[in-house]
Amino acid sequence: MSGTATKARDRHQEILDAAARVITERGLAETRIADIAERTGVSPGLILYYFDSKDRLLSEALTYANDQFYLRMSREIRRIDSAREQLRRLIDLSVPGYLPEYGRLDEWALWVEVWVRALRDPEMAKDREALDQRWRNQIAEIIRAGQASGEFTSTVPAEELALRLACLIDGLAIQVVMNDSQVTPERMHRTCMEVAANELGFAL
Amino acid sequence: MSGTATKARDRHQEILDAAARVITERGLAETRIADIAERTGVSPGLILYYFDSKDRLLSEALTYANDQFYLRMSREIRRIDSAREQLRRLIDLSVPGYLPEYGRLDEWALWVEVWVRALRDPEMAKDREALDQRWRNQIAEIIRAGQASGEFTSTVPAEELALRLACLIDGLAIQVVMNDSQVTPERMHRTCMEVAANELGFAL
DNA sequence: ATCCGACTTGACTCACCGTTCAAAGTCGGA
DNA sequence: TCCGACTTTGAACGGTGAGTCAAGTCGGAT
Repeated sequence: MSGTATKARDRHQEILDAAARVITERGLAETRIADIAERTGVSPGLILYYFDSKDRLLSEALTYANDQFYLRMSREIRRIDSAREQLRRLIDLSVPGYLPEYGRLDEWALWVEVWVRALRDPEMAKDREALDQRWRNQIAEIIRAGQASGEFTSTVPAEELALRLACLIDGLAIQVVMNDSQVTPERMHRTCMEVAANELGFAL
Repeated sequence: MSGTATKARDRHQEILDAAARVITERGLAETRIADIAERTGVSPGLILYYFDSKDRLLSEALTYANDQFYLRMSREIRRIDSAREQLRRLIDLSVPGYLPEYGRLDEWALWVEVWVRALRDPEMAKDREALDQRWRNQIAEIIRAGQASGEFTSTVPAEELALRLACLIDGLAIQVVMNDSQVTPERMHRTCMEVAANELGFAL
């Protein structure tokens, strides 16, 4: 019984994982069930045994992948004391391709797919808002800590500062993930740090 | 001869227009040739008489629509003298749904579709970069003018300030177009103005 | 009036892919 | 060893929609 349940949960996750990778490579629109089956190493029929429909699978895969990303980042940041260093680390991790050790799994490419889908699918829209909320909260927490400790001198509400920073990161990350020749990972990083210093009130 | 050529160019544009509208409504993925034909008021066959393939048509439609948006904004801004007022107007026009007179044609929804496509289609990627370049230049021009006239006191290069502002606008517009409950059009507008004031150096 | 070329139609073809299903395999427990 | 439930397969089905094409329309030029 429990053995079966475990096995089933593994398959479930295995498929979500494969799906996320295929979507990253081929794009949501070009992702076929057959691709996901092949990547998982099973027959196409099995995919539909675990998921009611392609659509549900794709939606789940998108939120799953972004969830993973958030959790990884959250874990890393919790280990750091200084709010300033937490912020730096958050920016490091947000710049696509900035840290060589995190290969080009391009979470941001998945985000863009989430946006497109959320535009029409209410279910996805709800998930997206929750994900974004959590992300902005994470940033706001850091800022609040910095304000409390005196590391950041701005008296603007942390929640507002978090919105500014989160959206700047989004906008820049888009350019970077698109390979814009003017916006390299290094430049995005520098820009984020400078704006953060200006807005939060700390010296670089 | 010239009559024919004119007519043909009209049809071309008519189709692009219809395509842009259909894409805005249904999304790129759900847009069928039959939809565009219906919206144009012609038979499906005719669409492929004017465009080699659905893919080319959709790509053209996306850049065409964003081009239109840029031109309209550019025209409006050129009529204003003060750099500060130019900037305010640019922000007005950038916030989805902020000005009631511009109905919800949601250029930003099209931008997201452009991004997804540019991720894989090199042709689209080239167009996107050019479009973005021009947009950032537009902002940089305004900033340069304001720096020259003393309206803006920041000495950071205009090009860098333009990147910061452009990306902030992108990031916020995404939230707004997604109907994020925390990020209303009014809030986006306020945030843009405040960050602009901070970064460029002017009083609100 | 007739012809010619551009424009337009809509029915047809054809490939593709999500989904279904019957049959086969696997495995743990009685 | 056998039973039954869960898992897995891969072939078959069916809908969909892009792209083709042969035939028709129309207007202007000769």
